[in-house]
Amino acid sequence: MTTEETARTGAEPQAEQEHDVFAQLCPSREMFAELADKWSLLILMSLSACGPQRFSELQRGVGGVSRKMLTQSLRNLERSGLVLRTVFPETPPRVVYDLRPLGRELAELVAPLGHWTERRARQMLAAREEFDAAHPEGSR
Amino acid sequence: MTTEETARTGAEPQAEQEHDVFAQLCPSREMFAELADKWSLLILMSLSACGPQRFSELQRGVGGVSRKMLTQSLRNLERSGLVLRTVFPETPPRVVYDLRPLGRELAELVAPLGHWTERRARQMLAAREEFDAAHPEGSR
DNA sequence: CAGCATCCTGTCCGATACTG
DNA sequence: CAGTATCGGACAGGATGCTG
Repeated sequence: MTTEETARTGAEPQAEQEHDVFAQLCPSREMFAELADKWSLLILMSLSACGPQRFSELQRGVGGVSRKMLTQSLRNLERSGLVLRTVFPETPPRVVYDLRPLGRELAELVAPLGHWTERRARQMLAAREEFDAAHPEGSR
Repeated sequence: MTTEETARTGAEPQAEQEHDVFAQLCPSREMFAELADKWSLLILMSLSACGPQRFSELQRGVGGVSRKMLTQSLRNLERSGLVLRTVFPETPPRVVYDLRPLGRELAELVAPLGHWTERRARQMLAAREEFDAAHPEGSR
């Protein structure tokens, strides 16, 4: 029996506060909800694929991200111990972001997800067209 | 050179429309943005871990999801060919959701992400407290 | 350059009521 | 049971201007 099944079936009454992403109020769910978003995952993937990067490099790397969301997401990742922020006291200032061991672990799980999406995008788009054709609109 | 590096450096001028999740307007980015959300990932994980499930089972399984978001996310997954929706014409009606091969592929990449989060949640929470302690509030 | 503060718009998403 | 429809508040997130 897997972890989630144990937790979800409640088969372990004395379970000493197991972490369960499926449980609404579990801390791990909170963490999952924060990581499972577009920008955070793309940032992790970018740092993993291209190594340490400056703020502006990241913004160019992750297409379409605004300074605001980039700052916000980076701050979250830094706060959770996934990303290291290093300031070089120069003028103009230079700030470099890099993965910490925890973040590198996660990034290595996330990268395959990105590659999979790139490989299967065409197939999913085809499925969509087929679906949309079969469900003109106001059906169901 | 990896796919994303090729695409992002523009080193392949004649690149025949490679898919790149980092590119804002690439179809694969659109797909990625749709999949990379809390509810979709949790649904995939639930279907992967517990097998085919009815609507209400899924709602109980994925803690905190509303009928609306569950319907919406399931519809997206179905539309993209990841999930199969089967209606049994009974009374009361019974609808079962299951992974299609495409969805099963993805789910197997997503599951480790969930498990990792459960394993590392405590560590990330600790990092947060430390961060918050070091940055009382209006610093920086 | 690397942000923060502000404003503003779109959308997310829950609550509620209704249908087959 | 498994949805759909509608409303409304909260918040995500882009644009802009300013600072160290």
